[in-house]
Amino acid sequence: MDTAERLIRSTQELLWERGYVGTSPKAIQQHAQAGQGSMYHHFAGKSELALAAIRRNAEELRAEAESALSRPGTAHEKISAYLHRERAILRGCRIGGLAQDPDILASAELRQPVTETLDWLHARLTAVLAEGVTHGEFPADLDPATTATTISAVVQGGYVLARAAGSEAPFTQAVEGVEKLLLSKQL
Amino acid sequence: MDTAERLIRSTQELLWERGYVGTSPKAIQQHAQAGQGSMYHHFAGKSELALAAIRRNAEELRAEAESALSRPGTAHEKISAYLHRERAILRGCRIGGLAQDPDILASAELRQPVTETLDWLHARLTAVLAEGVTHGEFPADLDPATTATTISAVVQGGYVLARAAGSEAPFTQAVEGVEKLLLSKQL
DNA sequence: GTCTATAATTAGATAGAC
DNA sequence: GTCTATCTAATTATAGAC
Repeated sequence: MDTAERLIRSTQELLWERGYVGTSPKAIQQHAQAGQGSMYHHFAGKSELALAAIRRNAEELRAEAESALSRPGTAHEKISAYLHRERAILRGCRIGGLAQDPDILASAELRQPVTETLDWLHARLTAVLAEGVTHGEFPADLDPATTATTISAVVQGGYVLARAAGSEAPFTQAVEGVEKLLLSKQL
Repeated sequence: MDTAERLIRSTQELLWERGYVGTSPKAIQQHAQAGQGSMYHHFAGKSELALAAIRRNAEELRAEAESALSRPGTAHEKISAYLHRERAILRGCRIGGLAQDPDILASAELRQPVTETLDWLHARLTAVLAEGVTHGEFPADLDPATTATTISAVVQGGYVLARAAGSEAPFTQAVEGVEKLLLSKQL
């Protein structure tokens, strides 16, 4: 693996664990086993490297979510597969976590991939729920877009509660609760 | 207002907006209009001041949540009052947001009030939902503790989605969605 | 209690040698 | 491409005068 690649992957890890404000160029260099000069040769600075890492994290998140949401089966099975997919719960969401970072929110460039990824996820969840309504799996009064936002919020909030508690249990329970509420809507 | 009080309140504001890692002693001093010496006279350092500010934010959060949850009416009305209480949505949750901060999570002392406050909220939501089940407002198969975690997660996740989008809409929609799911459980 | 001086460390980067 | 030297500002304090 070349240096630029090691730098990006190290930044992905550190952004995920410590956020943008909590990640220094020095920490990135040490994690990537690259020198100062090397880092500044490949990237103009911290924010440019962070942008590459955030985009990469966004790509990976989309691929993993899409894998669950495009599996064969009913709409409920797809949502369930998404909710129960393997996650490093205590690390939090690699994209959603950045929404708490003041420097990310202050930069239109760094914020864009965060916004776009969550918008994409919302659209995918909405499409799957709409498919469920069309097939008579859910009642016609279930609004796909609204419910998609709720499901996405349960996942993001589940991460927050789990990290605060230092335990995966709140995430698991939050997901279980929303699934039960959704199941009771099934015809 | 005396200096110690101004320092605590300034730290409350800054922790809420920028987190612990993103808040420097200098920024606190400027916001509080206090000098270096003054700050270090009243508090041993950043973390001691942050602890006081986090505890204060936790108290305020509890008071505001309790105000909604103890209003007269049905369980559903209490939950609804909690969900729709006035919030500075784009600022995020003053307690939940800290669960994303690496230095908060790494310190048992700073983390404790975060954990405790969310645990308290969970217990209060659970009690109100249990009351709703007892009174026949919700079906007996609704598990209060699980549903309380889901509701709490929707709120925390709603904040995350709203901040990422730069709009209050996702929060409002996430709350609306969980309320509709909950209403459909009503007898 | 508050102020100013001082300081060790890190953050974030530039310049130029190799 | 990578390394080392250098640099300015910020971070997080401590010391001692007033």
